[in-house]
Amino acid sequence: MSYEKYVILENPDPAQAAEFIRLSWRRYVIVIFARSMVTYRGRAASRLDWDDHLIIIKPDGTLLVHGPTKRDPINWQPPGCTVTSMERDNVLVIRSRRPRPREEVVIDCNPIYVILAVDIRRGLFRMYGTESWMISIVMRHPELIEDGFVPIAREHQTKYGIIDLLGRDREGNIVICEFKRRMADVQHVAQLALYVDTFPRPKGARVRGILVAPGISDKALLALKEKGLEYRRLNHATLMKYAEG
Amino acid sequence: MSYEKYVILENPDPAQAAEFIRLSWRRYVIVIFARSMVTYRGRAASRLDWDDHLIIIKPDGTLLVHGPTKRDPINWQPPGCTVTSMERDNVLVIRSRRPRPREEVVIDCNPIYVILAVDIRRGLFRMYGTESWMISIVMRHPELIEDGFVPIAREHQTKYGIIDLLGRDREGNIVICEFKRRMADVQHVAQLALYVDTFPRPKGARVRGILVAPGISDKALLALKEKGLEYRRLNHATLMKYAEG
DNA sequence: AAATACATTTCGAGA
DNA sequence: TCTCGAAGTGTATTT
Repeated sequence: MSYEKYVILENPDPAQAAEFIRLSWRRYVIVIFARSMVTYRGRAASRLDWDDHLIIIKPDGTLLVHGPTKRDPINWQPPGCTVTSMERDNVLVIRSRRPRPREEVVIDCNPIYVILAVDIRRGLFRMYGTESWMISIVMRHPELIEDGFVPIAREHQTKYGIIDLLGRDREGNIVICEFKRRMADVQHVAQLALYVDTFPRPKGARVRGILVAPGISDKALLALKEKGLEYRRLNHATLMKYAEG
Repeated sequence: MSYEKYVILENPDPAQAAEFIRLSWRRYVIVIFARSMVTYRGRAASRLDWDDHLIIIKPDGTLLVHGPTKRDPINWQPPGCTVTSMERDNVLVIRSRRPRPREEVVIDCNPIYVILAVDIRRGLFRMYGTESWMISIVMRHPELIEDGFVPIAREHQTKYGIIDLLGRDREGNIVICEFKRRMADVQHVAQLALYVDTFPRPKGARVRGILVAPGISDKALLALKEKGLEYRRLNHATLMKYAEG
């Protein structure tokens, strides 16, 4: 098979299609438009009845079955799976196997309207505004937590998990900070409460817990107060001001 | 534009492509293979440099930009967004706007290798093995928790969240059950601990907390014991035996 | 519309 | 390889 930027097959018969997929799936991203039926067995199980779906097979073993709506595929297989294709009873059968956990997706296709194989690349990708970006800025501007706050350790390991930011307040109390890049909820309060409850209590000092987020739900605020914890509002816009200068 | 099951455009010029997308995006799922550059601004921000990517536009306003690997798109826009397309400086510019939260994805394309428009449908879909399926089976077979366990309420509302299953043991103690369909971790223990800590304590009875899951992480088990909570192993295979008969 | 919790979550970092 | 926690999480359900 010589190199082409893309290859189109219109109305291939199942045997032709099976052969084409076998030869090209490690080199091309394959897009298949066909009437199809999908069964999945693994961590759960599902069945998608016959209709016209869009199937995508990537060189890394990713498999996607898309419907006409929604961001997420109806069925899928993550990277690392093995794809096989064959013709049986005039039906194209695509099988994707995942070793661990043991999962399988089987797609029957008939008829096959179009197969498009494309040579995709990934351009350089950069992302801004994540949680670790938040913490980096607070490390450089501790007063964003409160006056006198002194960071001790970022990502402090405990028996029960990692504390985002550990520090001390001006009175020498331990301060445990839990960061969220979006609205904080009860789960996040529960997590902070666990850290504070189980942190080794130093003599003559308290252990404070502060939830740092751009917002907090009513229930979460209630739980926070009940557990004697604190909330520090910190939003994207404020952080942006400290980002460069 | 007359109805076709699918339409293929090879090497369209940007103006042609823009026109085609404008006319067909509410009726077809559009698959575009083009050299492209993507910028995203919204809850966060990102930039994907020029390279050959796969772009999918669905009739519900979903937008996907896929690379050669991974299950998830590099950039995307969820259902409900508005797509516009235009030609500018011989570049196809696709713009997707989401009203709330206010987010925008802009894709510049040049050259455009192929555009494929397909009429996709979604077949009937059924799923098995979810968490609510687990709880339903335990409701009918309370002995799966322990002998003498009596369910009181499924999805019991508290101030801080919903308890999956509330019941009593043979000695009349309150039992709070938290279900997980997969390996339980510290987060889940933290959540259960919060429910138990804040549950109204009845006179002369204890409040027990049981985490019901097919497995539990070491850290989670440690935290569970520290908080005096319990773990009941319950896997998929066991539940399947009780599913029908 | 806002809140809440599940998901075949996926993905990446660290041990 | 496994564990743990973030994510522009998405998605359905309920208020």
